[in-house]
Amino acid sequence: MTQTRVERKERTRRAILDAALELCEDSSLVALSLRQVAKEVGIVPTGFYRHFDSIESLGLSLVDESFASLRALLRDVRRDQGSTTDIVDGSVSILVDHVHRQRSHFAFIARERTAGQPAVREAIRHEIELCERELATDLARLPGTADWSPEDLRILSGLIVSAMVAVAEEILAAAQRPEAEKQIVEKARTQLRMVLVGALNWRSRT
Amino acid sequence: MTQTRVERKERTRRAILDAALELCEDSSLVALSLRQVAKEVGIVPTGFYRHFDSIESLGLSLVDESFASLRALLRDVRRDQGSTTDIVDGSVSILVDHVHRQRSHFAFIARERTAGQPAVREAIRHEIELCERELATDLARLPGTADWSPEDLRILSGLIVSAMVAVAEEILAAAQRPEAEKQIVEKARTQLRMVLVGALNWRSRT
DNA sequence: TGTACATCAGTGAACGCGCGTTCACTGATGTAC
DNA sequence: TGTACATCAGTGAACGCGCGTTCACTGATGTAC
Repeated sequence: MTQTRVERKERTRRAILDAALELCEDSSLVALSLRQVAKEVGIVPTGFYRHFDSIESLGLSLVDESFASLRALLRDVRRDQGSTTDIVDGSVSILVDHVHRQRSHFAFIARERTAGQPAVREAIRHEIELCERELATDLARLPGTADWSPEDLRILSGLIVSAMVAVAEEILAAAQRPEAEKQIVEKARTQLRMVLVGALNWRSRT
Repeated sequence: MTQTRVERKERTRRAILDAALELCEDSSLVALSLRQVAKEVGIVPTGFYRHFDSIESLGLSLVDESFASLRALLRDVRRDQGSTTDIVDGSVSILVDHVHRQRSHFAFIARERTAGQPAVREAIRHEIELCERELATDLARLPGTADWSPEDLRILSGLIVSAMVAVAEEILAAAQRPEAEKQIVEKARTQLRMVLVGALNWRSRT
């Protein structure tokens, strides 16, 4: 029976996180009020304080959650590279799939990355840097990068991340327009191939 | 004498635009109140209505202004290509210079692009698409792109724009940290060179 | 199993505050003659 | 040039509203014995 009360509290916490994600979808967390969230969840405003100190601390929880989604994406891309699929086609498909399935998380990152409170922005910047490092170590295993300097691997990784962040944002903006999305996906694949052609013909200066 | 009153009105209008740019620098336009702006300018809240219908219409004016800055950047980059400077070094230097000198405009675009009201977001998306088209026609004049398809030129242009938007955002985030900025600039140059190496070795499928 | 007590998620009234917007106004600047 | 009138950027009081936060509370769930 101990679980019942704990479980119920957890369910309300989840409802608050979900409501906040949904409500700030077309503006920003800084424009969201505690009372709006409470109303959406169906609790009285003061009930919010049983779960979070402030909207900002709720925001930091959302950053954690959202990057859990993003890391799951990177994990899937990495696993896929062992398979027979074309590496570019496979990676882009996985990206698109994740953006659709975790739409609100990706939209949250895209928005708060530039418009959030400083603490939230910094947390996101740090997480993206970690992703770039991870991708750089993956790139080091590709054929043809054996003689690359670590700096150049990081720089290539940054280029790919920038391009894919832009692609994710375009997919979010193209919601409900499948023909536009198809173009974006094709563009993303070609961009990745262009970058890889550049990489294959690149020689690090030592 | 007719000018005096008109000029004074224009000066107040400018003060409102500047105050709004400055005040929303560390959050977003949607989190900005008409009263804050009026207070900063030194007029009474209701005086705001002599110049704008609402914060949203002020936002649309800021989009226009900010893209005037961005087009000036593109113009400078294009003019520079006729000179003897290395095309990559020159373009990146011009980008960095413009971001510093029109800091608040670039920060405004970066923020509102993802976090603004739908109308503002759409206006920005449209302007960026125009920039991509412009850049694509410039790229068509580079040696080696003669046999490229128009689609591939657009795609390459999009890749470069994504990378440079990311670079501009990093420069904004690295304010007051010159050593960090130096690294970002070096990274941007290497990324552009990688992309150009890719482009030079690319063959459009016809 | 039954009882007496503790915990604590959610309640609801109250507060002072900043918000956008209305309205009638003022007084310096501009215009017509 | 001088006068009488029009314009209109900026004023200031007032409004109703939603905000975050405080506080003492309730009553179902959980625990000790």
